[in-house]
Amino acid sequence: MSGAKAPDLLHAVNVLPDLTGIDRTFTYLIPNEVAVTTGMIVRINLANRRVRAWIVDDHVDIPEGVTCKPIEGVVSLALDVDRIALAKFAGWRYAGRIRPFLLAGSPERIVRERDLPDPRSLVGTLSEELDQTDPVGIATRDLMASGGGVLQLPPTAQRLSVVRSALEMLERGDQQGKDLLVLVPERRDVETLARRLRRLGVRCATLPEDFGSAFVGGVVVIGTRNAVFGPVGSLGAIVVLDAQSESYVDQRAPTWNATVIAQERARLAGAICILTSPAPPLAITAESRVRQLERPYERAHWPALEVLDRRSDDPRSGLYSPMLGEIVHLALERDDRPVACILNRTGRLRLLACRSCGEVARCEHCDGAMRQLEGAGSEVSPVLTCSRCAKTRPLICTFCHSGQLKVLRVGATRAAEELSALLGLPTKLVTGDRESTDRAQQDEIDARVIVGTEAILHRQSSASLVVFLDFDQHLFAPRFGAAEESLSILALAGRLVGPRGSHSVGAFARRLVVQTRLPEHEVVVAAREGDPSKINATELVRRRELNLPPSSAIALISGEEAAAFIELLAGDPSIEVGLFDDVPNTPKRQGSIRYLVRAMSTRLLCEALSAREGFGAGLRIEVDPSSI
DNA sequence: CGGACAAGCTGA
DNA sequence: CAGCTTGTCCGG
Repeated sequence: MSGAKAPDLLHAVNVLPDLTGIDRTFTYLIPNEVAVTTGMIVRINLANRRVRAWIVDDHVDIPEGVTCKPIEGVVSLALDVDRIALAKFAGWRYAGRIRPFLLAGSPERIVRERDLPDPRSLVGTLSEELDQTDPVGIATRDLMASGGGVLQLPPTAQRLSVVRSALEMLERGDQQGKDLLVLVPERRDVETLARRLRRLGVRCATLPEDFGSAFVGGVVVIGTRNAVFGPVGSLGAIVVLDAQSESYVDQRAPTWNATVIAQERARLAGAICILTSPAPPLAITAESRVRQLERPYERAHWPALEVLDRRSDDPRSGLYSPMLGEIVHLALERDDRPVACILNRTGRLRLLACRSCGEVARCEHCDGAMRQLEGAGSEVSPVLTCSRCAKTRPLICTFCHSGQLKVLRVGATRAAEELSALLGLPTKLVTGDRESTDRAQQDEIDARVIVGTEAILHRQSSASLVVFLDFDQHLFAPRFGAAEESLSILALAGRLVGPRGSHSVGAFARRLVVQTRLPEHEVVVAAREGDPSKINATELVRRRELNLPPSSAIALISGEEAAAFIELLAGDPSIEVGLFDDVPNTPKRQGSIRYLVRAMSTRLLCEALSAREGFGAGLRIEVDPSSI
């Protein structure tokens, strides 16, 4: 391939060292006999240290007044010109360093040119014919033919059809020989999709392990968030499945979103990008065309949903509607599958008050709410713990010293105990905490009622019922995206119970059960009717009124140098700055202040945030924060 | 990041 | 004033 290239004279490149604390490039020389390309990892000598570095610019001029050293050698294949450009874009878009993005696109172990497998063609790899009348396939082909966009795909529809149809479109016409990149939210989805495609005769490379074959191409490349920076032989299209998933957002700074990066990668490569989602959030639909399926098809592929209106229930019945016991018993009797009960609060008791004086149990030091955590092992923890500063004290009212406290709000651990008593059956607790899950599984391996946080929806593949014990907690979450997230959770839960009406005559009707005091909330209605578009119009108006995304672009600024940076930004006319909150004493950081920065558009916001250069680790910028 | 070098604190 | 800590700068 490179044999025909004109012999370069000794030339210079810019490299970015693989060191956490360095956010700038250096110029190095490439000896004549060494062949390099942009994106490769080389070894350099920097300040008498041998470090790895990525070539980020090739054939650059040597800056005046510096003497450049030659590189010490080539280490590994990693990125390429396009993905280096993508990493630079990500650094701009998320106001952060580009090293994390270069790492995301690099192999875990060294990959040399000679290690690469032989390139093969994808042509003719689909052994089974696609059903050309499948509505999902038709919609996918439409989108592929018209340049991509968002596919509003109901939760129980076949996501595999999207991938197969996209692949089929790449195998014909002028796209022939181009490769497909598929992003999925979780690791287990990577395995599942690769297995299914391989069964159909499609060659797959999963990232990060199959770096070499993905690099060469002729395979469908499948991976999670980081794979958006991964190698793809010759990119023709990107499919992002369940694009609304929070798994695509990195929790650590910079808090980037793989969906956004996927769209830019496709744009840079002249490839097509298709995002699928059962309930596409405004962040996605505001900028893209949305392809919906025929209403009857969409409706039929949402789950059945039963609302338990809690408005007239006795408040003393706690989390459980009077009908709940009966509903669960019937499900267990008529269906082999487990019943899943969702309560998104961990711990045992989340909010307590004194039985005699009514005072809410609060921390003497920081005023935070005191709660009872799950004890070590199975015994009950004898103390209250502050949810903010983690200080502990005995279960006594500090106001009147009474030892009698009443529970205002329970956590999943207590709910599991209570449900067990209510139903007269063992229950299994599942939370995001690995340890407690393992323990519960050992203790009560045959429990058919599973109680826990949203984590259940990711661990369990099927259920006869998914009960949302306190759905209002989702609807009222203190985030502007709460409505969209609530609907997405219902969609996710729908995959466990299957589409409405799928049961044979006389069999149990698997369904979602939603306990709420807002039975006519637009989210509940949208899910019940399988029509996610229902929430978009009202949501868009609300966002516009509050000047929240997508009507504006926002970022949160925190850290020791935040105040200085905000002062600098205040001079920018395209930017609006304000105090966001005072985070009270957390165990780690004492009273850190966060500022909210707002601009009319993402471009204006990112341009303004570019002023961060010169600031170091004392500045934390979170672009597109979800937690406000 | 981590080495180099400068400026500040300590002690007999 | 050596011997040590702490801070700031900079690398091609």
